[in-house]
Amino acid sequence: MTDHKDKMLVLENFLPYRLSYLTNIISHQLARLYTTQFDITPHEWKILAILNRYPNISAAHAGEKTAMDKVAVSRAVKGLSEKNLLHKIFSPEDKRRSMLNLTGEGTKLFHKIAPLVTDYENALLAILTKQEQGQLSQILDKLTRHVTAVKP
Amino acid sequence: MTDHKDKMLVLENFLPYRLSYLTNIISHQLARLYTTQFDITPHEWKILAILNRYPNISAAHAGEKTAMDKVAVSRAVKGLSEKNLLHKIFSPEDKRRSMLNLTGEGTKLFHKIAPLVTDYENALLAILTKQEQGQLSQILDKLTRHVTAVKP
DNA sequence: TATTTATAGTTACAAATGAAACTTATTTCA
DNA sequence: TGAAATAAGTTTCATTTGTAACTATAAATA
Repeated sequence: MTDHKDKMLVLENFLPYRLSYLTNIISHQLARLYTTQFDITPHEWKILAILNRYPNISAAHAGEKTAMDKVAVSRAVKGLSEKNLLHKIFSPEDKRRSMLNLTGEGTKLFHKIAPLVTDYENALLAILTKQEQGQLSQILDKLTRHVTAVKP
Repeated sequence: MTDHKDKMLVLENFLPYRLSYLTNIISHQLARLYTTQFDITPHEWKILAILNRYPNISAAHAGEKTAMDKVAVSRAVKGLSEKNLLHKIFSPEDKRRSMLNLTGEGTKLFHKIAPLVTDYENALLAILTKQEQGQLSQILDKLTRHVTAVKP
């Protein structure tokens, strides 16, 4: 007759906890793939990847695409630039807006790292059936849409 | 005839990225539920929750249960202790091992915060069908087991 | 038993992160 | 126009976090 409707909070079953537990491990393992071999931070890697995909975008735009805040982007850009992996100019039309592009070296580094991380992703996906892969994708979309919907 | 088998890495479709994007948002929203109203950090909240569930465990044990490293646990314990939310003694048998318990105040605070975070979880789950909830749970288990399996 | 190895927890220092203030450039609109 | 508001990006400072070194105790072993 104790704990009648106490709906005890059990960390191990708590969805946000389970998600963050898994995600933290994945992020660490993924980072280790390139931080050990190459002198590049996770933030820098994100910018490298997004600029390979979308050349010539601004820092703000890169931030949107990667969900990084502008300070993090600024620092990553600076780091990449100092390593000659990225070239930054400001737009002649709007001298506030940056135009970011990978250098040849930056592109080369991207193509060294990309297979490592896609291999890692494939190993993850291989754990799941095709069906589960689809389910996960759909569920992530649903949840992401929900949590990003602006709250009053 | 270009990019024949280039399996381009597209951040937006990349599972680890999608996971971390979602998880970061959830973690932030969740933290906001208690950090604004109560003077408690996310680490402290985890320890509070695990001690409510498993009273009298050691710091090391609490760390295992929460996937926090021992430094983070030590700091959270210190913080909670300074706020009189937690009581720490060392075991008489093994004077290295701590025995942690919530104080009455700590327990009271837990019961104030718990419904806020479970409500948040329920709102998340409500987005999914019962079926999807089961699928997600199973998928998280599979992936977590995989990534935590020791690698040579 | 004396020495070493291992364990629990803390402390200290360095690196990463986040929030706010700041600079420069552009837009708005009174 | 020109003052005020907005926007992009950077810098600064405080906080958080992570790694390594350290202390104290207990266990292993020679």
